[in-house]
Amino acid sequence: MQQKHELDQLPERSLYLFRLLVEKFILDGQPVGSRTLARESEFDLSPATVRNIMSDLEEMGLLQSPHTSAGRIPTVKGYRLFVDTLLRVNALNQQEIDRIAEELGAVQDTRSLLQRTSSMLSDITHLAGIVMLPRQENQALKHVEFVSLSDNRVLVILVINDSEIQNRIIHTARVYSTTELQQASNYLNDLFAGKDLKAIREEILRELKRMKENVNEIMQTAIVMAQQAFITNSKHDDYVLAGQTNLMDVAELCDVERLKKLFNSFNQKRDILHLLEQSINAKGLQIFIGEEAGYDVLHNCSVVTSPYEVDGQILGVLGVIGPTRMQYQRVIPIVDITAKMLGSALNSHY
Amino acid sequence: MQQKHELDQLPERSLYLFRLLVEKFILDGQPVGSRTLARESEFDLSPATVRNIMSDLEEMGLLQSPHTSAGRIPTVKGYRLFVDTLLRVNALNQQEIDRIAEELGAVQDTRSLLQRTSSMLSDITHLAGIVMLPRQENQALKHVEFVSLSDNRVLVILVINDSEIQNRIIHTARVYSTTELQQASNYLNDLFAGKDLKAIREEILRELKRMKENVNEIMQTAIVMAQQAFITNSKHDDYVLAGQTNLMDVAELCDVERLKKLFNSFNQKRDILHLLEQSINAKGLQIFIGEEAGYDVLHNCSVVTSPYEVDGQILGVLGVIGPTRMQYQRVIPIVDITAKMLGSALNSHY
DNA sequence: CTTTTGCACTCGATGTGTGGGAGTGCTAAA
DNA sequence: TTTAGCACTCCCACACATCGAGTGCAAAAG
Repeated sequence: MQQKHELDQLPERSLYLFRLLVEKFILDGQPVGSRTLARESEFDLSPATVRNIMSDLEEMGLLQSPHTSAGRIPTVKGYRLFVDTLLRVNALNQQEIDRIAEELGAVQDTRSLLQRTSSMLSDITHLAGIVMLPRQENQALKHVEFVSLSDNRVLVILVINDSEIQNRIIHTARVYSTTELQQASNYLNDLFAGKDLKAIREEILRELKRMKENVNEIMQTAIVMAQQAFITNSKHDDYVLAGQTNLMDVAELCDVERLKKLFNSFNQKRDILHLLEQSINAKGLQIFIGEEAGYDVLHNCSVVTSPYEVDGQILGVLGVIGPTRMQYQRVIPIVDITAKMLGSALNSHY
Repeated sequence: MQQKHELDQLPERSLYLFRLLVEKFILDGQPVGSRTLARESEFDLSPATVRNIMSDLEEMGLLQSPHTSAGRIPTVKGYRLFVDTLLRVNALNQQEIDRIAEELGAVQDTRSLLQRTSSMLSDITHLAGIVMLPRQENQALKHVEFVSLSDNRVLVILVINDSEIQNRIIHTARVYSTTELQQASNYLNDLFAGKDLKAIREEILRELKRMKENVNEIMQTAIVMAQQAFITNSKHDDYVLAGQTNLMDVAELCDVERLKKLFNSFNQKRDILHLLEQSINAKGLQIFIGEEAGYDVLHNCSVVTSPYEVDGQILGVLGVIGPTRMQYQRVIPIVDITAKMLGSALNSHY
């Protein structure tokens, strides 16, 4: 007897029918029965034969039936097989590409570019679009500036790559004069401008150790302030989300209780950030299906992500959140190309 | 026959029953029938009498029945009467006051203070909390600073009241040297520091007119740049919203279609901002009930708002969005006190 | 004139039964 | 190995009856 429990042993025809079933189900969300599938198939098979095959597929954990007398729907494992080996992505038509290019075209500050990107993603896919803010670790410092405020407080302005400005307020031991601050910033600009934040941080730590030997007071002041300005938890882990409401149309999720949990975890951000961070390292497009990723709230949801990069440096991740039953063959190229185009749009900022 | 169509002619007893009905309905969300009301009443009335009274109230547009054989529920007009003249607000207990004080206590930057405030509001009321960002019109400029970027671009940093920093990038006709920018900012700081943004804007406009006579090039440069920096649409109209998901528990709204519309308009922000702006001028606490305000999406929703102020200057509005059937007597004092405490929390920023 | 009693009536919610349709699994024949 | 036949399961839609809460009205009571 044929070995039916190994995926790679699956006969061509079974795979073909499986793919057909998934595609059909993705289209209209109804469990697919043997009759329909037999009709749709390009082989000339009787429903009974199809039933046998479906039964095999179910045994392998690729399909499941909501109840005895309904058709069958893909399991998570089934979707996995589908996206990994059976999927044929549609090429985007030029019109859509233009649309994306246009949305990301007009130069603007980074933040609104990301905002725009995510809402474009959600618009075009009718799902929720998500874009992680670029991490700054590897970005170069352009300029640092100090402004003295009242009460021993100093405003630090970090200009990173021309369109990204960060402000921090630090507390100092004593009041510094404008001139002192000026000197300190000059010193730091000479030392750090053009280096990336990560390198700067390391350098500051080295300088701190060496400090006793260092007689120059300006340099000491500068380094101490730099320490506060750069070292303090700059974790900028956050994301921009758009089109959550699109998910409210999705039949699978339209139970209010589910939706609430999902939206809560969007607000919480913790879990979603975790997920995104996983995919920042695995370079290239990634697909998380259902609870695969280990988050209950994402039951019945899939997340398609792709990192975006500038100069070969991965800066962040963007993607789309929708029901497991999403049109992967459309969503995948959209996410893919958007990531690339966001990369090049950001490039002009740097 | 007694004049029954004037509110102020309403007999004591009818009003009493009306209040009872509204309170009852707010508590458990079920239409209230004559029997229940008669039992609850402190007068000793038969259900039939109560029915007559209810019938009168219905005729006056204060009550309505979902269908023939259900009890009655308040209309928008009914709620209006209720909150305007019948409502007795609960004083907050000390514990809650402490809670609020604590949440707003830890000094932080303005943005996160507002964030905190709105999520505290939503937590404590189990509704959605909303806080408008403070308008800057009347706030004083502390400091202005220019940083030269590449490509004729100049970064303008406005330090407003020590904890609010604004960055803008402006495009200039030619490249300015650091020294020139330094001089320009010195000049502007002398001229403007301590004045509020509105006054500054007016002054800039005056200066622009006078400019021909003005021979000093630095001053010209400064004014031209200031024009771009200050005049450009600084409309900072925006808000922070928290706890939207609380609204998903509310029975009246739990139809997915309604919720979707509501959430969309939260994202859109336009309508909600309109509403908030209305209430910024009407000083003091305000209540918008149902579609009263003229927004369909707010059907079945009420909004309780209060402006918050520092030094007698109204800076913005905060409030709570929930179902018309909300516990006004609890929500009102919460919104009220939160507005006051946010005011004083902000005061320390200024 | 107001209040109450009594009564018929309405309407939604709930439960039950029934038929139909879609789909299955199994067995036996092709 | 595939197909035909068939009994079976389950959901769903619909009709129908019942129940309970609540109403409106008219006539009686206060």
